[in-house]
Amino acid sequence: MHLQESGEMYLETIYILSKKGKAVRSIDVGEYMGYSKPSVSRAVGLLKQGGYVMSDNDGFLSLTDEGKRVAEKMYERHTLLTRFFVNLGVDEETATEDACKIEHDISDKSFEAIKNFVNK
Amino acid sequence: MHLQESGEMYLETIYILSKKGKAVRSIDVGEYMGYSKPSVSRAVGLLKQGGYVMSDNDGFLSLTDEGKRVAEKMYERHTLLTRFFVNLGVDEETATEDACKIEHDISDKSFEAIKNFVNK
DNA sequence: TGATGTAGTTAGCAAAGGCTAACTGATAGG
DNA sequence: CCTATCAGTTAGCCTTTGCTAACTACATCA
Repeated sequence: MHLQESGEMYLETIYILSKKGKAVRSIDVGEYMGYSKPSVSRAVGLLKQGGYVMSDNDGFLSLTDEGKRVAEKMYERHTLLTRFFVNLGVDEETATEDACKIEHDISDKSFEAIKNFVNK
Repeated sequence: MHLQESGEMYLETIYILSKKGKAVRSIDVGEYMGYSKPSVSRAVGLLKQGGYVMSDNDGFLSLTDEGKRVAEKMYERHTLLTRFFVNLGVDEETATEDACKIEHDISDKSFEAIKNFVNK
């Protein structure tokens, strides 16, 4: 199963909400992303099928190792690309928006190149 | 009519093929992009409807002013983003691929920021 | 106990944008 | 003149990913 951009966004969102401490439900994911309950329900179902997400008896969501791997990758890209744009003088909001789109498109090679640039 | 990423790609392709001198037909666009004739046919039809493309009696395609404006914008982004990645040490092929995706997503603000960086 | 509210699911719609199959219409060769 | 080829179109399918409407299941409250 190959993850689409939308799948990556759902995983990243679960990851971000998990980091805030509280248990994550589908409804929280939907609220964060601005999506309806059925959209999240289906997406989470597919991510479970794909082995990226698990849910316990109370419906609380967690990431599998693979899900976490993807989510962390996206999150790292997101934060670093945001930082990159801000360094170049872009306002925080625009930087975040652009990072959010680019994080799904960019190759590992190019990302690493930007990362090296930002960290030097 | 709001242009999607795919519309922008078709316009950019027509622009690139036009620059090569010869008259551009739908079939050329399809060959360049790796798409089937019906896909191109529909896309070009929509771009005509939207006022981005015109065709003469022989089926040769040309861009309207608005189509050219979009195509040139994408082309500029494409070449500059490629240059940006190459400058950071990314190989030409990867740089082009990534530029091709990012050119549709990035905001004017962030693009201008990268442009300033590359040109200094 | 019955009404309300919350979370999730099911069914089905829509738009984008690929595809194949099969048609039309013009041009060119034998 | 018939046939083959080439360009384009039409019809219709498929996937992705959003949506609404309507349902279920549970919990809480008066």
